[in-house]
Amino acid sequence: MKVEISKTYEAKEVESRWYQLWESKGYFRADAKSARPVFSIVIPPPNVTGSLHMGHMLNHTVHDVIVRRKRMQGFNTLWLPGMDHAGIATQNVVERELRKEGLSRHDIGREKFVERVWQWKEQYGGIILKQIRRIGASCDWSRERFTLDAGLSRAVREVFVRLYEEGLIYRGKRLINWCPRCLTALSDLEVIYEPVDAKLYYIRYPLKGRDNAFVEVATTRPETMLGDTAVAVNPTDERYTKYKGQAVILPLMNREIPFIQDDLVDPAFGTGVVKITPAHDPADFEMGQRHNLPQISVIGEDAKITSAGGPYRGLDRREARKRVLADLEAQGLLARTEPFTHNVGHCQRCHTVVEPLLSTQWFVRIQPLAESAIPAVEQGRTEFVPPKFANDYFAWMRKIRDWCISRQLWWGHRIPAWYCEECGEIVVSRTDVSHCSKCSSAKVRQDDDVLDTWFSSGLWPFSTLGWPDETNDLKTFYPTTLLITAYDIIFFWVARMMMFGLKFMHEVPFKAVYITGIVRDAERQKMSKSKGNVVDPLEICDRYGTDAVRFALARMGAPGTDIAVSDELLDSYRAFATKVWNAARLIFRHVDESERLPSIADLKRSNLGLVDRWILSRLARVTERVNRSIELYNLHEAARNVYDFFKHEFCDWYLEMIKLDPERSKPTLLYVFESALRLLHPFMPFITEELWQNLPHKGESIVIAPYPEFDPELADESAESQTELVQDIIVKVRNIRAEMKVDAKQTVPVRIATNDPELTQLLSNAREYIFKLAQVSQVEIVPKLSGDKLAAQAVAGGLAIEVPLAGLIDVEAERLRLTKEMEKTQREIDKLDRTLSNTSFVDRAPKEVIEENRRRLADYRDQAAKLGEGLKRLE
RNA sequence: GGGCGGUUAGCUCAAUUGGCAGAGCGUGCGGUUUACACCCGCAAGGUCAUAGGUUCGAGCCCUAUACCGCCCA
Repeated sequence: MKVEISKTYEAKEVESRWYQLWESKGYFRADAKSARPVFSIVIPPPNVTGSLHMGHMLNHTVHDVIVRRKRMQGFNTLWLPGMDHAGIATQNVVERELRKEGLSRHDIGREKFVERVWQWKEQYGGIILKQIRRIGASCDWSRERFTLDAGLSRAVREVFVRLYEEGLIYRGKRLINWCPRCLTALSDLEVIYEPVDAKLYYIRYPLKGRDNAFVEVATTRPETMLGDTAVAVNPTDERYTKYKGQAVILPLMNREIPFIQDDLVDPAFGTGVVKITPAHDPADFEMGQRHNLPQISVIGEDAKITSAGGPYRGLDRREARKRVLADLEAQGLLARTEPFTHNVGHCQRCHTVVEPLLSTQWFVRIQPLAESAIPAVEQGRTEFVPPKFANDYFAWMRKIRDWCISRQLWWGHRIPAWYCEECGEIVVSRTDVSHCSKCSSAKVRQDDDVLDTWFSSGLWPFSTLGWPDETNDLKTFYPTTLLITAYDIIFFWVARMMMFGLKFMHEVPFKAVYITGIVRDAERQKMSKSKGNVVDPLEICDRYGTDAVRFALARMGAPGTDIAVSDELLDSYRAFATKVWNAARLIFRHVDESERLPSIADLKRSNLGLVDRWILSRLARVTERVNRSIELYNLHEAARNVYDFFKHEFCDWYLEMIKLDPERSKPTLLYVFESALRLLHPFMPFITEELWQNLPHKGESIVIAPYPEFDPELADESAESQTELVQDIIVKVRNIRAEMKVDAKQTVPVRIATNDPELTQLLSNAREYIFKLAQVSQVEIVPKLSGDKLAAQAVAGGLAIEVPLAGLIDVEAERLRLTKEMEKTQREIDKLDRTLSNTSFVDRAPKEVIEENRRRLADYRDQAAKLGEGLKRLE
């Protein structure tokens, strides 16, 4: 019985068939006790609220290609999946739900609220995990983790307590970034600076004790002047040295404030005099500390003016600005206003303008951690792919600032600190505290805040493997082999994992970091909801087939390079999937179900024909390249090579050539096709499994079949050059036919000139290929061409050939064709001539290069001579 | 302001580390050749952003410049 598959490739139908089987068979499960070499990787945990976007699709495709190949190569392969609780994002989602019921989280209280979030998580969260399966990602689902799992929460506490005990976590009042909408502190990284068209206001501050004498101060934030505690100039600024030691009267507040000098002031900004508001500006905060200035908070957590703002109390910061300006204007103290564009910090989550505020928060003293993370990359213990990203990493690590880790949210890891209401003691503990460790009072209260989500994701490579316990998983799979992520979270996540991994595991968390680009739309625009150009990967997969989308992403996604996804791009790889399918249909016409897959030994024993030896040689070479490219994380190169081999060599040539005698080539055909499917499997898991299962094969699934390896014995240079000669003749004849507009059905004879007995033998053996593939009726091998004026001519593989076209040839067209060919050849000759007659080239270039050039020159001269003869004949 | 990328065919991108500039899409021409019209065959299309430099030899290395993009202030 012949194998039958459907006439067209139904991607959806095929895709629905395999994943569940793979998963249930446990193919993706890693083995903590195996002695096999390990390949391990942890997923960048997507948000529990998330759904799959093209970034995930790219990232998971890269993961899966690498992971599947390693698995096929026999590695003990772990791809650990899971999710991130995503503090603010998730809390926002559930708060929105509540709002529909007319409730706020405060109405139902913390405990109920957190319960609701968990309920929501169980019910709606993790859609993305199904979607990840849908695209074929071969994760070990038996090891799925969530950052709020008990185990991972224990790791978080352990880390917090240890860092606290070492003095690397502290609680303090610092200037932090505050989002007045999310009502929480943010880390520096969560603030996005964007240029805003604003104004620069020049305000007159009266000098103390002098009538009608002012200094002009330039500011973008007049409302903060309510909290000014100094004005400052650069000490080198000679315009203002005369004011040294004097004071000014702060307008509107009538407060005396000093005139100070500090290097941080930019003399070129405004008038060179700036107002200092230590409680509301990072630079001012710093100067304030240097000069012992008071810190007056005039804006509160609600972004309204505090009681320290006197008459402006209760006004929103924007309203306050208007009022302050109006009052200054009225008093003649607003000198002028000019347009000014500057960068303003916005909340990463909600895009509200962030307010720098003085606030008591928890911080990680991070510099000691960064100090070990720098050499780890310098010494190559962790390698960035591509390496340029190490620069960003170094730059950030070297000027790292303390990390504000407390968030005023309810959803997350609650800070394990308890405050004694009796004696004020702070107890930081791995286990919940019921009594003060100092005064034994039972009046202890846990800190209300939770930790920055990235604090727990920073532990992901070891917390997911069971740390702080010394589990088998941890021993087997840590450090992980590789991390794959996009460049936008190098600081948020990669850097933190490096620091925590080195600190708590004393080893880097991963040996390499592969940085993907981002996926853009067809116009190279970043995809964003507001632009409305977001494409849904699942929809794309439905339309084009998952394998095609995966292949397109792998093919275009060089490390660190953005990918523009367009319909044209996806079309071309859908066509490739179809190609694979149709090649299989052809092959299945010759394959009986009872057939056995030949081994390489079977093939080597048998008497292989030229094109069989050729395709095996090509297979060997592409196998070598694909393996090398993937090993170097150059998936785009691997995909290109396997594509080119399959389409242009296997389909375009081999399948066509063996149509002459399919029976004879059947063992090679089966062998090569089956190998090609295995080569392709990591890129296109579904279609390859479907076809492989229908083909004679060894084993249960292509998922666990061995990945092809380079076999040097298959490389056959003479088969390659001989086949190339035959192919070149066919191409040249086709070219002549097309240019001379020979009817497609009409056959033509071909004469080939050679005296070489070996070539004569080869050509006479190969004549059937020329018949079939070039619509040729007769191949005549002659010592010399006839000189027939009515024959079109060409040079193929160094041999002069002619196609007699009596009654068909257009002499003028032929002359033009040959002249063009001649010009091209002459250009090459001139170029090579120049190179080779350059004595310093001959003196200094490597022998092989010189030889190569000489050989090419000789070939081109030979070709020119032959073309010349042809042209002469047309005279 | 500092740093890092990019600039190659009409478009999107390659070029195995300095040695013959390629592919896909698009374009033109010809084709229902029994795997494939989501296809096949053939072809046209390039001052490798610009200007210098290093080298026997540069798309690739160096220095400037222009434009585009990203990151950090």
